[in-house]
Amino acid sequence: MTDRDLTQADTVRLAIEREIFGGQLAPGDALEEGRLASRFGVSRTPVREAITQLAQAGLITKRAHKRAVVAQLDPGTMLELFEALAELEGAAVFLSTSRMSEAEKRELKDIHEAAAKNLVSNGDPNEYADLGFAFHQRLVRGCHNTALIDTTEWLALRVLPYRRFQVVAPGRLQRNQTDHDAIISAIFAGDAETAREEIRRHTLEQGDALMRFIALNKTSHADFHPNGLIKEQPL
Amino acid sequence: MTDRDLTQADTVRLAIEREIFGGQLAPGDALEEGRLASRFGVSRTPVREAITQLAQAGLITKRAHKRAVVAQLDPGTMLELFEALAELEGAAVFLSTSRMSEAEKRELKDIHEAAAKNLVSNGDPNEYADLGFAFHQRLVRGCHNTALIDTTEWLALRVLPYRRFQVVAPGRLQRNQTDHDAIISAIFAGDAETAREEIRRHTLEQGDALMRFIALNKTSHADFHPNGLIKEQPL
DNA sequence: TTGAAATAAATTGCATACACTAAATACATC
DNA sequence: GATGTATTTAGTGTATGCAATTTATTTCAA
Repeated sequence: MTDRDLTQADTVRLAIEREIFGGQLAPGDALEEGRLASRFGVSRTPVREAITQLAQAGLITKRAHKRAVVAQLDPGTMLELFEALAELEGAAVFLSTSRMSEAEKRELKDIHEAAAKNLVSNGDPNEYADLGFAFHQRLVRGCHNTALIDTTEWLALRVLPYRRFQVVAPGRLQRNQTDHDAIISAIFAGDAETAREEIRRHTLEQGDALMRFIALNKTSHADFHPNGLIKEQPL
Repeated sequence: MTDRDLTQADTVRLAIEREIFGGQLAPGDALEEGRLASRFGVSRTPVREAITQLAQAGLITKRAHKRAVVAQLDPGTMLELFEALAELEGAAVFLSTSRMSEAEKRELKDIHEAAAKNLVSNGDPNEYADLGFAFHQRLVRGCHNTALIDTTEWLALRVLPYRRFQVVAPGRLQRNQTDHDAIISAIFAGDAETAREEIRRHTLEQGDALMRFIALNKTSHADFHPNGLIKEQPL
C-alpha cells in the first residue's frame, strides 16, 4: 500500500499543518470543523481528531464549545518561546560538540559554506533561509538524543508560522553568518561551553529581530500571504 | 458552575492520567476504547479523544488499527529522557538563579530544610519524596518562563509512571540531600553556571539509579502495584 | 441611534451505527 | 506434526444524527 497506514485523521492533520506553515492559515484564523470536513471530503470525526492533535501540539488553541483557532502568540509568549528555544538549542549543541561524527561536522561545514557563497553572491534569500534552517537542524540533531531533539524541534514548530515575517533587514544576514561562524569554530575546537553560549545568544537575537519586525508590521498578516520568504520546510 | 467547562473527554483523560500515575495502569497495559467507555459511562467518542491527547503527550503509544498502550520505555529511551530532562532543568535553573524572588528562594530553602529534618528523624519516605518533587518544581518554576517550565514538566511527566520504582537504597537519600544542598548554595551565591552543573549531574544520577533499580527488579511491575512509594502528585 | 433582551442560526460535543482492519481460530493439505 | 489458507472475532476508524452551547441577528425600549 502506498500510504503507510495513514488514517484520514492523519491526512487531515498533515494538510492543516501544511496550510499553517504555508501561511494559507494565519495565526488567529478560525478552524471550523464542518467546513474543513467538506473541504477535505471526509466527515467531521477525523477532522475533530486532527484538531485535537494539533491543539495538543500547541499549534492551535481550543476551548470547550468554542471553535479552534490557529495559535496566536502575543509578544510576551513569543519572547518566552524564543528564550526557551535558545536554552534548548544551547543544551543540544553543548552535547553535539562532543557527539557529532566527523561526517556530521563536515556536513555542517558544507551547509555553512554554501550559505556563505549564497551570501556573497547575493543569491536567493529563500535559499539562504533554507540553509539556515538546515544548519540549526543539523546542529541540534548532532546531540543524538531523540527526546531532546524532538522537544527542541517541537518548540521550534510553534514559532514557525511567524517565520514568514523573517527579516531581510540590511546587515541582518551578515550578522547571522558571523554567528554561525562562531558556533562552528567552537564546535571544531571542542569548546562545548562557548558553542552553547554562542547559539544561545544567536537564537535569542533572532527572536528579538523577528518580534521587532512583527511589531512594526503588524498592520496585516495577510500582506505576506501568497508567498512568504521562507518556503515550506521538511519536518 | 463547579466544573470549569470540563468536557467529558477531559474528564476521561484526567482519569486515565491518574490511573497511569497511580499505577493502576502500568506501562505496557493496553487501553481498549470500548471497555474504558463503558467503565466511565460514556461513549467511545470522548474516550478516543482522550486517548488521542494522551498519545500526543507521549504518555501512551498508538498505531493505526492497533490498540493504544501505556507508553513503555526501554532503557535507552529512558536514559535519553533523563539526559534531556537534566539539560532542561539545567537551563531552567540557570535562569532561575537570577530570577527567583527572595520569597521564592525562601520557600525553596524551607522545603529543603523540611526534607533535611525528615531525613535525620527517619521520617516517612513518601513525605521525603514529595518534598523532593516540590523542590525540583520550585526550582524549575523559578525561571518564570512558561514555555520552558511547561516543556520541562511535560518531559518529567513521561518518566513519572516509573517513579514508583524509586530507590530507597542505603545512602541514596543522603546523596540526594547533599546534591540539593549544593544547588541551593550555588543559587544563593548567584552562581548560575554552578547551579546548572549541579542539577544536571543530580538529575542524571537520579535517572541512572532509577534505571538500575528497574533493570534489577523488572520481573514484575505488578509487585509494586497497590501503593507505590511515591504518592499521587498535584500537576 | 444605542443598548439590552429575545430569538434564530451556526457549530460544537457526544452517542450510535456501520465499515474496515488485523489478529485469532479452524480447517485442509502436505 | 508442520504449514498454509479460509473463517470467525475483537477492535479500531469513520459517518451521521441529535442535543447542548455559542454566535449572529432581530426586536424593542430608552
